[in-house]
Amino acid sequence: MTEDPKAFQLFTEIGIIDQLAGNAFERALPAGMTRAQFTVLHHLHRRAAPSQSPAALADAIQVSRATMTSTLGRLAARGLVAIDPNPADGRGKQVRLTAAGEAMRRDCIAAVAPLLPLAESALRPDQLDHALALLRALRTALDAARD
Amino acid sequence: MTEDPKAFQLFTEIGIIDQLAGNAFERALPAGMTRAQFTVLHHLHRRAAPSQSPAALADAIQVSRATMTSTLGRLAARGLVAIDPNPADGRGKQVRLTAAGEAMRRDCIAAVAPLLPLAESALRPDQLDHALALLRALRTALDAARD
DNA sequence: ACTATCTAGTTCGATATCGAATTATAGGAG
DNA sequence: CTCCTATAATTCGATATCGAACTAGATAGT
Repeated sequence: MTEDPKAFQLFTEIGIIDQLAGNAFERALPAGMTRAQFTVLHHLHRRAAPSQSPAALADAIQVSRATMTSTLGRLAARGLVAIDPNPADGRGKQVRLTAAGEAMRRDCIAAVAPLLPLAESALRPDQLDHALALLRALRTALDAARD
Repeated sequence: MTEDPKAFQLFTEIGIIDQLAGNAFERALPAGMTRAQFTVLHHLHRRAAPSQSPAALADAIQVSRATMTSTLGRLAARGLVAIDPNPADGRGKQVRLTAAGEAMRRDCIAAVAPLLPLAESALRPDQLDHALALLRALRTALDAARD
């Protein structure tokens, strides 16, 4: 029984962790909220610019534009984001957080906060830093290789 | 602009890497094959037992039984696995790889092999080992915490 | 100006995924 | 033997996700 290559094992572990953590994350979120939707709210909040195009959001969050269209539609239907036409470009749109969206983002953060100590108890602070640095390097390389 | 907690950043990186790597993986796979389907073939191949129950597969791969039912249905429709009733338990089933499934698994491995050097060039061998050890510890902790 | 090309966003069909509800069988308590 | 509970698998409805095809507006080249 030949061992899988290290890189293969690495991606396998990453996939499993993402699935486990993602599930725990979504179960903790307020009713009806999903990880994808939270990620959009969080990204809009962190950005300095008050609004962004769907394309810019899709690029930043690493999903296809088709996926972003779908997620934004749901967020807009709940009034968590507002989507306006871009006055400077007839094709474009502008997405911004509403007050309800800001509040929802805060609620999500609060709901999820109790989960973080779980990861922090699994890794010492220095290990956490180290893992973060290694993963960032890996992510950067993968991102650059994505033609 | 307050920084996100380290653990939060860690899971964010893991999510992005999983998405990037998963997309590259699926694009490299033979037509019609998906990561989920490959994972099932690969797991059946690695196991000593010639067949396993859908429930055992779902547990091992960390997906719900509903998801496993769906994926197995597609694999069976293509003749890549065979699903028989469990003679010892009227409720249960037994899943095993067919010859076509074995061949498909080999084809997938070959198709995906060229991607591995990409990750190996992003991290030195010792870094790869270290990352793997840290992630395994994290996964084990998350797995244990999943009530 | 005109056309060719590029870009923004959407729509469509397929797969993966979950939780909840359902069906059928197994096992244990009386 | 009967009933109650536990387990195996499926079905259902919802969301996420992709690539491909499409519409509409923008840009560049001649």
